[in-house]
Amino acid sequence: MDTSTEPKHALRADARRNREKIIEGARKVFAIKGASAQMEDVARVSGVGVGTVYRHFPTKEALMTELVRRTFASFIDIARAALDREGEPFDIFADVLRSNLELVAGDAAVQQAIMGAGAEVWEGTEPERRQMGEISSQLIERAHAAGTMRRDAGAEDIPMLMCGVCASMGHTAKMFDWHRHLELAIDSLRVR
Amino acid sequence: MDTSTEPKHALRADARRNREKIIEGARKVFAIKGASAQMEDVARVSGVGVGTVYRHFPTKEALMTELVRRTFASFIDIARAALDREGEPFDIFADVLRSNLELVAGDAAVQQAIMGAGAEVWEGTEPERRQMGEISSQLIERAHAAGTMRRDAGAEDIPMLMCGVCASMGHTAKMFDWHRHLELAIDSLRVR
DNA sequence: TACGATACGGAACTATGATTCCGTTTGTCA
DNA sequence: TGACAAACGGAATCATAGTTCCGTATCGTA
Repeated sequence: MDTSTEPKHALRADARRNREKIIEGARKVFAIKGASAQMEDVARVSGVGVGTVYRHFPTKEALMTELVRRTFASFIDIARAALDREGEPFDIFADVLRSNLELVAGDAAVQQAIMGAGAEVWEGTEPERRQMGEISSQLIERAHAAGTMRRDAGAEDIPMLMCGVCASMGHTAKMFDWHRHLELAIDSLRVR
Repeated sequence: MDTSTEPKHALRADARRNREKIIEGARKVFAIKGASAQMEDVARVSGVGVGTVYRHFPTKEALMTELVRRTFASFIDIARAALDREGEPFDIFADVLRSNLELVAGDAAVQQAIMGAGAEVWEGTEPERRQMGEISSQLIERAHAAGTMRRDAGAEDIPMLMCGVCASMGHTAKMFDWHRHLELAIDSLRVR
């Protein structure tokens, strides 16, 4: 499933190639510097001029939105795959969280997006977030049925807890162990 | 206890008055807009000119550091008061967390500081954070002795969990309930 | 009150970084 | 292969916001 914003008309071969180079380059740059990365950097790392970046993405925000959208799409893939898995429902759900956050760990821009920095990126990824929420709900429902997840825990808690763990990842001082934070968050969802 | 950076020589009466006005004004402005507040705004709200703001604080970062330092000092006061309180140690500790975060809830700049945005503010408040850590340790030790806090929980988990709750507070979309996040975090520290 | 030291205000300066513009180059198609 | 649309590069532009500067005003003291 691909919800990305494709250009209206067919792209020329070089343009298609450049578009990919830009997305790859932008991923690298934004992953390291987060939203404070500069468009000049994106252009340099991608091996194109700034003008070319702007030909493909009207604003920096639009470019970031596309990148985040793709990562959120991966979340969905991971969660969907978990729906078919056999095993203890709570553990399956916890593993989805672990996989998704592992994916986020190397990408400062995605961390910031999850933390809700930048209204445009947040709103621009609404469809992906909604879908992710639906799948979460199913996985959580199973854990409730199994009696292994605390009664009052719901799908709406998940983005909030992920947001918290992302904050630990992004902390300037490298003093926080986000794996630890995540395990505490998971434990807080267990039935007591 | 006041660790603040006082000016070296005695201030003239008007200067002393302005210094207070600036700190009050800056608190309001940074509380609402966080680090992205502008020095011009601070000056206007404080009722002084920008030049005057810079006479008292050499940089925006320095001003923010002073504000955050003061809030952290309040944390310490609250925690210290808890040392003398009678009752179940875990609950006493949890209440310190609740009080401190309530204090933070209205102040975006402090939230960002706890989340480690801005290296200078982080480093500039090291003494306060260390002190807070020491008092935390004592409260936690008591809860361990009482057997109500999980064995592997330590003082180093606290700033991390607070950081997570602050991320919920600061989220663009008002969709997260930080009180809920905090209670989950507290529960994750309870002995199982 | 008069004077020198302090402090004030805010216009001007500067740096940074997003975005635009346009002359040049390249792909596509007849 | 020639023509033209599509795409490119990057210098120039524009906006924002932190910081500096300096002429003026005020405080404290003799």
